[in-house]
Formats: sequence, structure tokens, C-alpha cells
Amino acid sequence: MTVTLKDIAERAGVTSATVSMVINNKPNISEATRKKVLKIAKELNYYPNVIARGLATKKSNAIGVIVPNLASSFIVRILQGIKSTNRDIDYTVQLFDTVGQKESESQLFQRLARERRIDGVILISATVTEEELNIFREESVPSIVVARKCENLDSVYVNNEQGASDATDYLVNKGHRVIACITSSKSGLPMQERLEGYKRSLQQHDIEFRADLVFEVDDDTMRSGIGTFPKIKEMNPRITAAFCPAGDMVAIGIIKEAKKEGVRIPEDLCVVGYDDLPAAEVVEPSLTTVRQPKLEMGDYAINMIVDKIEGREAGIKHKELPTKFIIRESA
Amino acid sequence: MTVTLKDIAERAGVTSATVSMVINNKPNISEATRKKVLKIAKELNYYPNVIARGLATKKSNAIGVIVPNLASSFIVRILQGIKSTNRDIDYTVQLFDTVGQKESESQLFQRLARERRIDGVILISATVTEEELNIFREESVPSIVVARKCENLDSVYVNNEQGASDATDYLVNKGHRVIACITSSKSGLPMQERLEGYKRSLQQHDIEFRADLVFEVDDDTMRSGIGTFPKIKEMNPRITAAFCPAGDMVAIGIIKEAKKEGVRIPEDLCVVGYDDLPAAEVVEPSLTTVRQPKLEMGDYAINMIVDKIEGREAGIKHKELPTKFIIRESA
DNA sequence: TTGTAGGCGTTATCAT
DNA sequence: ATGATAACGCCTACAA
Repeated sequence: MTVTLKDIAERAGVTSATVSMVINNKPNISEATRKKVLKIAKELNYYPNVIARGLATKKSNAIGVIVPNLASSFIVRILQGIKSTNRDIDYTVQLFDTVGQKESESQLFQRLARERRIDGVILISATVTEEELNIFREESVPSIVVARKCENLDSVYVNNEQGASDATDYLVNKGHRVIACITSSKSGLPMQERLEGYKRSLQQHDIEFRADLVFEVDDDTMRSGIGTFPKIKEMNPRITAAFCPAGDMVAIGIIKEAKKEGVRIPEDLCVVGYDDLPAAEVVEPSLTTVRQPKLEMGDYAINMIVDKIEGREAGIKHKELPTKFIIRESA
Repeated sequence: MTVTLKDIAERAGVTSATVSMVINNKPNISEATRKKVLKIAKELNYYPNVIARGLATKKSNAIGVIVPNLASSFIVRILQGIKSTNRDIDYTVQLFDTVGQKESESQLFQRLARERRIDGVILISATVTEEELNIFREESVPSIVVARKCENLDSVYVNNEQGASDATDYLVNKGHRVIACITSSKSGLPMQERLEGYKRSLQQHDIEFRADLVFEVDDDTMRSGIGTFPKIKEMNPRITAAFCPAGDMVAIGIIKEAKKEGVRIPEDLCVVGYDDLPAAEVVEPSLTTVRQPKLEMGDYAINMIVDKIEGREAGIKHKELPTKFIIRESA
């Protein structure tokens, strides 16, 4: 049933070595045999056994993409960017996730690095540390981090400080002076950068930073936003704007709860999100937010990793992409 | 750098065959050598080369998941179900998509079936035909279709007719008599079934089916819904309810455009979606809809495919899941 | 230009 | 209980 090089070789009256060379477009093959071999290969509907090839070449032509979870639109959009650019690239994408696994994150990394099942790794995560990823370097498995700047690793990320600063500038210029900042506890460095951007903007406008205006949530969900709104509301003097570097879903939760409580958006409270998820256009009023170029991040990531795998890149490479402030109705 | 069975064998003073048996927990190994081998394996941080293993066993321990595209929350949720159940299963997920690829769908199927890179395939698609999937059967690669009933193939799907009928019943019972039905042109059999459910419900309530109340859109997007609203509005006698088997995003588009035009939801127009995507809770008013158990579909799919791969299932197996009518504010 | 031969790392079948 | 040995299907020197 399954056709091998040998089968073709026999019918063509040559050796499997010759057939291999033809299949792989190697030079120094006579036109005659090349044609004959290709013809027979087609007739027999030959496809190379990629596993066998992988063993011989020590290359799997597969890329591992590690995501925290698939429940986040942000992650999924990056994945989509990876996949759609991947169309033109002869690498298979293998999907791994890190939450709720039986093995720990570093166990997964270790295993992936050593099992030789993938040629390179794209890790989408805001929170990994460089040490955790050292295993890949040790095993010389090319790797790249998306959504977080890593000094000593290839990475693709956005200028979070600028994104947050743009958003805050906008609110200040609209006349707001008491601006809440809703951060998330589990988003590591990028969240710190955004907080810095918020502070920087305040400072530039001679507004004093107040720690009691910073609220921390656990995750980027509507629920978190809903839970945060009461705290915003009870603050005195009155908060007139809420910037949510924690993410659009938090901002949406705040909007929903505010409306429920009779607080008008944006008249009584302006709300600005972060990410620009699809839901930002659905909520009413639609959400003003800081767009992260998610598809582009995925696109860069896959191109960079392939370059690395194929030895086209040396040294550590970073790609910083700009955010874009998207003005809609909520602010 | 990379540690093989042979390395362990040498240090342990045994053969690689013995080491292999230890690693794979085969019986008939003395406790002494078992312990010694495992100890050395641990010391050397041994991980089996899965490619080599795959060649020897003719098994890749990988499952291909083919999706139309990752832009659809519906698809992504199923994928999420697959992945989260996959946690406890020792199979890797490889991701493939079918839209915008350089190769056609059947070329992809052919390649996957013959390259021996995966042990089985989950195909998420409402539109595949059974012929297209024959290639997998021919190559004895277990396969399963999700989101569409296939007589002669394993499949996981919902009772679409019932789902649509439930929704229509609800609207009729609320007193509606002129109910639009917005279908999608690219969703194959499931959409036909939903249309049947709509018709069946009307019939049971002695309401005449009118073809001019059926509107067809191209895809499940807000844009499609926005484009459809004018047609709904101009109909006479007045349409008082719109059921959107085409999907939640279409329903959301209709809601948004209706509000813009001063049509109140649900007072002037009731809207019911299909799928129950995350956005259904975000839109205002929140969307009454027919929930498809997306995570469960993924869960069943991966369990079934693994059973098939491991020979635990014979014959064609179908799993029909129920939909659930979710009442929110839009109807 | 093509054939020979060996190896990639593992598993599996026999012996012993 | 363990060792030899031969696959698995492909690639790649090197030789012819």
C-alpha cells in the first residue's frame, strides 16, 4: 500500500539513492532518469515518509507553538498570524499549551528541546523568564518569544510604554485629571511597561501619580471588570476615566457594570482598553483602545524562527512593533 | 550533546535493546538492570528521539487537526476543547488550515494521508463531502468530522434541526408570526438542517413558510448582518423577529444596525442567533441564541479519534450532541 | 551520472 | 533476562 523510494527505484531500474536525489531536486541527474523517476513517482502517487526523512536529516520541519491558553482572543489572533504566514512555508505547526498541563512549563520546554520533534519554538507568553528558555539555547533549538521583550532572546513585542502613554495622553488632553489604571497581576513585564507609560504621561502633564488609583485584577475577563467597577465608583474625588492596560475584556466588564449602575459612558466615565480584541467593536459604546498588531506579531515570529532554523540569522534579533490608538465611542 | 539509547547502554553495560525495553516498561527485565538503567537515563537526562521511534513503530503519536480558519470563534472553541482534553493524552496536535492555502483541500488530505506524519485526523468543517475524506479511509488513517453529520464517517455534531426548531418555537410562542430566517451560503448540510427546523416549527404552528423571509448571507460576520438589516426592515408586513442560523455575528450585526436606525431590540424586533459565541454576552442587548456545545464537541472528537487510532473502536461511530436554547435579552 | 554502503535512533524478533 | 541482528524509509558520502 505504502510506496517507498525503493518501489520507485525498482520500476525505474535505478537505485533508491538516485530516486532520492531526483525527489530532492539534487543536481547531476540526467534528464532521462529524472523524467522517468518523476513519472513513476507520480504514477505510484509517491509521498515521502516525513518521519524517515526526519530521522535521516535530523530535521522535522515542524515548529512548536506554545501558548498559555486558547481562551484568549489575543493569543488566538497571534496564532492566526502565525498560521496564515505559515501557508507559504514548508513547516508544520504543532500546538502546545502551558496551563493546566500535567507537566510543568519547564518540563515541557525540556521535553520539546530534547525529543527532537520540532526544529524551533515560538512561545507566546508575557511572563516567561529568560532562564526558563535557556534550555532551548542549550539544546540549540531556535526559539523566539512573542508578546514580551527579552534582552537575551529573540523576541517580538510592542512598545507597551508608548501605547499606554498615548492612551493616557489622550485622556489627559480630554481634560481628565483623576484617571484610574487597571492592571493585571499575571502579565509580567508588559504590564509594568504599561504602568510606566501611564506614569510617564501623568508626569509630563504635571499630574501627580496616585497609587490608590491603580487597581489590580487577576485576568483579562469581563468578570474582573465587573468586580472592579464598584471600587472605581466609590473613589473620591470622582474618577472620570479608566484606562485598562489589563485588557479589553476588563474594560468591557467595567462598561457593562457602569451602565447597569446608571453611569453613562463616556459622559460620566471614559473607558480605554488595551489590545483591540474583536469584542471591542461589539460592546456599546464601542471601545476606545490601544491596538496591538497581533497578526503582524505572528507574522514576524514565524518568519524570524524560520530564518533562525535555516541559519539565515545570527545573533539575537528583536522586533518592536508600534501600537495604535483606536478612538471609538467609550472615550 | 544528544543522548541515545546506546549511550545509556554502554554505561550500564547492557545492550540498547535492553535499555529500550526498560524505557518502554516491557516485562521480563530484572529489577537490578531496570533500576540501573533508569538511574543512568535520569543522570544523562535522556529523552527518546520521537522521530526515530516513529520510524520504528510506524506511529507518530500526532493528530492532525484541520480547520477552515482561525478567525472564527466557533472553530477556535472546538479547538480549545480538543486541546484541553488532549492534556491527558499522549498525542501531539498538528494544526492545518484549508483556506487560502497554496494546495487545495484534497491535496492537503492526500498529503496528510500519505506522508505518515500523523496517526489520525480531526476535521472541523461543516462543508466537507464524504468523497473528499475517502482518501483517509483508503490509507487507513482514522479520521473524524466535527460539526457535520456524515453517514459513512465518524462524526460529532449537534442536532441542528432541533436547535433551530426550538428557537423558532420560542419566537412563535412569544406571538411572532412573521419571522425572518437568515441563513448562510457556505455552511452546507448543517444550515439546511437548521432551515428544516425552522420550517418544521412553523408548520407545527400552522404558519405558512414564506421563501421571501429567508435571507442568505455569505459568512458569519457583523458586516453580513449589517447588510441584511435593511432588507429585513423594508419587508411588508413587518418582520417582528429574526432568527439567524447563519450565526451569532450576523445576529449581532443586525442588532447594531437596527439600533442605529432607531429600531428597538427586542421591542420592535426580536433577534435570535446561533452558536453562542463569547460576543453574544457582550452585545447590548445580550443575544438570545442556540448554544452549540463547542468544547464538548472537541472533547468527544479527540477521544474518539484516539480510540480509533488505538483500535478500541470498530465501525462508524456518531455522536450527536444537543443544543441548548439560551434566553437573554434580544428575544 | 549512478551505485554501494552505512547511518539516523528506535523497536522487535529471535536466539541464548 | 539479555544480546544479536534486522528492520523502519530516507539521505549522503564516497566510489565507480
